[in-house]
Amino acid sequence: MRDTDPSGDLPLILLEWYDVHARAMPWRVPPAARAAGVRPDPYRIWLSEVMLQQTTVATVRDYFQRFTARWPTVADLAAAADADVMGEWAGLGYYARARNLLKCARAVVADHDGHLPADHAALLKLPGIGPYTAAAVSSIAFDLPFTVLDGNVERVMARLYDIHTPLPAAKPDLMARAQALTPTTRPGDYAQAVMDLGATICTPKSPACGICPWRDPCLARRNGTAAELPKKTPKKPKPIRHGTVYLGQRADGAWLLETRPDKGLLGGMLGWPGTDWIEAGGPRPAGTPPAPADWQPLAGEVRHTFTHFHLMLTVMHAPLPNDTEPARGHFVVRDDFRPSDLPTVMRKAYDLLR
DNA sequence: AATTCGTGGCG
DNA sequence: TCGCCAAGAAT
Repeated sequence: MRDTDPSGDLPLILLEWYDVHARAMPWRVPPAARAAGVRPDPYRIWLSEVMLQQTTVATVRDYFQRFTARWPTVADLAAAADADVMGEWAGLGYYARARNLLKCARAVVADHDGHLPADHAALLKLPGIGPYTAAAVSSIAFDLPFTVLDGNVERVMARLYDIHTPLPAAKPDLMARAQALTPTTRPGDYAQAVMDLGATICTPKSPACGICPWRDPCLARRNGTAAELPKKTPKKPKPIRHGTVYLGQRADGAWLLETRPDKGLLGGMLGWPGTDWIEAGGPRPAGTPPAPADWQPLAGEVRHTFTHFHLMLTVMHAPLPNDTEPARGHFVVRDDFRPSDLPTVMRKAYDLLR
């Protein structure tokens, strides 16, 4: 608890640092404006938090601007076509987030009168909102005293208390430390302040301890262990998988594409028809093209790395007759085809052809 | 509880 | 070139 903290009022020290050094973001209300009574839009906070899951602020900015320009409210997003939302999300990764985003928007309209509930338990029940996002929306959007525990906070707590237990085993301990520090005044600003500290000062490599507002109480700095924390359990090596995709174009310019099933890798996204992606060594599945044609391999290969495997993709190309009846997929007419609707690996295959 | 799920930037 | 890392959730 804070009354056993020998180093003074840590939350207050951090809030005073945040008042000066808060990063500006399109969804964020700066601390001075917040103090003057301006409240953040819960829709924008929720949307930004979902986009920011495992994704950098720099990457999220443009996606956030496009989403909010196209769908300014939860109700607008709930009314959107699935394909439009998936296309707008293309390139951002972790596509289950986009599917759950739509489910969540529709649930908010159906069950919460079109407003994100100012209720931590109710937020947790919504699709795509887990422990972190529920706490982030509760604190940042509604200024409720919930504790966010993201990668930044884990790192800051591990260093502040010099905790050497590797992640993820250390999470309960780190959460308890973070909760003990969370103030009941300005919890929203405090949540953003800890994450800003982790993102700008208490960084993974070469932390800027000399200018850290918590440099005096930080045990890892005192012990010289800051740069090696938090410890993490080693990761497994990524296997290499191989596959083939088929880029077919009709004489009228239409492309043969398919919408991938909602479950699994790139679920719900537009992509080129192709084989399964499997590790070399076993029997390669016979490449079954989506339509009979004079398929020719393109020079070069697409190399792409997913979270848990490397992919080597062979790209086949063929012109198709205008009366082609594909065994798989559907044609997208030339004017409706935007490469930016494709997930990155599929766009790479298209780029190989251009 | 361990896996699955993207992508781009960085050293 | 390559592993690490980024405001995690779902199963």
